[in-house]
Formats: sequence, structure tokens, C-alpha cells
Amino acid sequence: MFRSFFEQHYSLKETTWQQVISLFSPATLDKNSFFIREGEIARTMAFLESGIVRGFYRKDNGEEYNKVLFSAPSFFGDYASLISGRPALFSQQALTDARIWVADYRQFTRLYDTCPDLERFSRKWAESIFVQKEQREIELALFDATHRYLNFRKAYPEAEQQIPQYHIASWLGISPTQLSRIRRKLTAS
Amino acid sequence: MFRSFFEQHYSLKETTWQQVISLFSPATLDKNSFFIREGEIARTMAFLESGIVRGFYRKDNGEEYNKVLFSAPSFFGDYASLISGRPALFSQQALTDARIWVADYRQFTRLYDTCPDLERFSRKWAESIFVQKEQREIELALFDATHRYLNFRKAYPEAEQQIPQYHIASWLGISPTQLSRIRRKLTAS
DNA sequence: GAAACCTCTTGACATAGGTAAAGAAATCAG
DNA sequence: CTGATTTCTTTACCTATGTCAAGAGGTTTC
Repeated sequence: MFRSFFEQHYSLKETTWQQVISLFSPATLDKNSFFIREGEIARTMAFLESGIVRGFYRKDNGEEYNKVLFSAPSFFGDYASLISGRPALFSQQALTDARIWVADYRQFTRLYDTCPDLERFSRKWAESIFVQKEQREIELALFDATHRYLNFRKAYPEAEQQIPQYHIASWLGISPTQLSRIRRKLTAS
Repeated sequence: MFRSFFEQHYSLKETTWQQVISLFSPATLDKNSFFIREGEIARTMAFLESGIVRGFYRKDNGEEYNKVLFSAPSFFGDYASLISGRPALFSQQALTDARIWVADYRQFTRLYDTCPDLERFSRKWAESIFVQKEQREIELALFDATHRYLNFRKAYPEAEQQIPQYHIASWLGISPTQLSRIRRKLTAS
């Protein structure tokens, strides 16, 4: 199962793992269905076993910005809402049919008191998603859209075939028009 | 001292706090001096008691991008390098004379084994800096430069007087020229 | 106080990227 | 298979912002 992925930053004791895994139950997310909608308070964390999920923000004018793409295998969920207990600023939606594992976040955090290794795990986990965010920040700040698109193709080689280009464009922070222009230039050369 | 700031996310036991505080020693950072330089491996974390520190990245062409501004009171240090043990991608430099408190990060993390409350503290801390990063990400993605500048003035009301505009422009992700144009438009209206 | 330096503003010009609209191509539903 | 829908490309035009260079104020230094 997803144990090796789960423990990539820190290995849990067997007894802790058993308790953790018992919190997760399998589920499916049909294409276009939502895992969480903006305004809801996140209660569950999830593991994406197959498929692609986007996290997006809807601007005042109705336009959407794809803040994050999750491509299996990956954890997902609105961490900010889980952590803070405040309503989600983002929605998360499946872009393909997806198989997932879902767990209640409160039940998970309740284990911290009896399983210090799980708290350590979560510290390392939080540290690592912070570092990831920092890397995305650098990308957006320092590279132009062409460069980001090439990076995207390396990072998500399969995703490009599976989701519409306008979602990719949105994640890159550009319009579909501009992505099309970039693609034309790249194939021309 | 900085206890109330330190404990804003989670309160430590008295004995833990005593051990933590004993790791910190006072120091000063003169204007323009570096706390850490790109390429070094970060060993220390710090608390900024007064002054302003920037974290910046130097591009291939020598240009600099101010990734983060720390304005007292604030913790700072290259978390990514501390966490990963890898060389820093960024430098951190005082933009004004600064008073700081410095602690060895390894000594700090060594306390986790005997002080589970400190590990919890650090989990919450890591979670909160993740959420902060997410907010900065939203700002850069969704707001235009004028809007970001206005937010900056709210968030760092004193900083604007103390540091050159080109540092602010860099943090906003625009050129000094463009910031100047934005300022002109704002005063005109 | 003059020279040197630093910072900010301004103007001229170039470019990446936005918007809107139309048509082409691909995909889906019956 | 056919019509409807979705997605992608292209064109035309516009705007925010970049680069470069010049100049105006300030500050610092000797």
C-alpha cells in the first residue's frame, strides 16, 4: 500500500502504523467531483492512489487559478484549513477518475498524544511541505512561463496527456492563449 | 523577552522553556552584514529583536530577488537549509542594524527526544510557516503589483521608511522603475 | 564645500502576456 | 455516423512591466 510513500520522511513504529492505517478507508473520486469546496471546513486528509486532483482558487471575477496539482501518489487535502480549523479558501477537484484513501484529521492528530513518533512524523511532514512550497515560490518568481512549462513536463510527464491544457496554463500562471503560443514556439525550434 | 512571541502557537512547559532559552545568546547584526550566505550550510536559527533582514536569491545574471523580508519581532534563518542539511540557496542580510538572538539548531532539535512538548511546538511552528508561505503565494498569484504594494505598506508600515525602495520593489517582484510608476499613480489619485 | 556616491524618478522603447473572438480540431452522446 | 460540446490555436489589439539611460535630489566623505 502507500506505506513507503507515507514514511519517506520518517519511519513509524509498527504499532503506530497500525493505528494510522486503520484510520484510512478507500474511496473513489469521479472526474470533476469535489473533495472539498471553498468555504467548507476541512475535516479529512487523503492519499491519492491514482488520478489527478487540482486545488484551485476562484477569484472575485469568477476566474479560477490552479494553485496546486496533485498527481498520484501524493497526499492531498486543504492543509491550511485542517491546521487552522478555518474555512477553506480553495476547492479541490478531481480532474480524472481517482482512487483515494481518506482519514479523519482529528482522529489522526489525537494519536499524537500516545504516539510521539507520529508527532515527529508530522513535524517532518510539515517541514517538507514548507520546503516544497518554497521551491514552487522560487519557480514562479525566477523562471519565465516557457521555463516553467518545461519543468512541468518533466515533473508531471503523464499529466499533460490527461488533463486539458487550460488547467496546465492556469497552474503555470498564464492564459491558455499564452500557453498555446509557448507550445508553438517550442515545436517550431 | 521573546517568550510570548515564541509561544504564540503553543505554550511550552516551564522546564522545556528553560532549556530552550539557554540555547539562545544575544548578538548584533550590523547593517549590510550577512547572517548566512548562499552555499553555506545553515547551523543556527535566530530571533530578530529589532531591525530588518532580507532573504534573497541571486540569479545567474547577478540580479537579486528578495524572497522574504523579516521585520522584528520575527524568527528567521534559512529553514530549508536547516531542515534539509543542504547548502543554503539564499543569503540573509541585515538591511538595518539589528539585535538578534542566536541558537544552534542541532542543539535545539536534540531537545525533541526529551521534550515532546517542544516537538509539538515545532510541528505547529512548521505548519504555521507553511500557511504563511501559502498566503504569500496567493498574493503573488492573484494580486497585481499595485495591490501588493498597498498590502506591503499595511504589513510593514515602518519598513518603508527604513529600507531603500529597490529592496521593496524586489520583494514585490517588480523593478524599481515600475514601483516608482506605481507610486506616482497612487499619489496622483 | 566640492566631489563622489546612492537613490529615486522619468522618458523612450521593447516584450511578455492579457482579452476577445473566431475557426479548427478533437471528443462525446445519442 | 452525426450533431453537440469541449478544447486548442490563431489573430488582432492592449496593458503591465522590463531595460536602458539620463537627470535630479540626497548623503556621505574628505
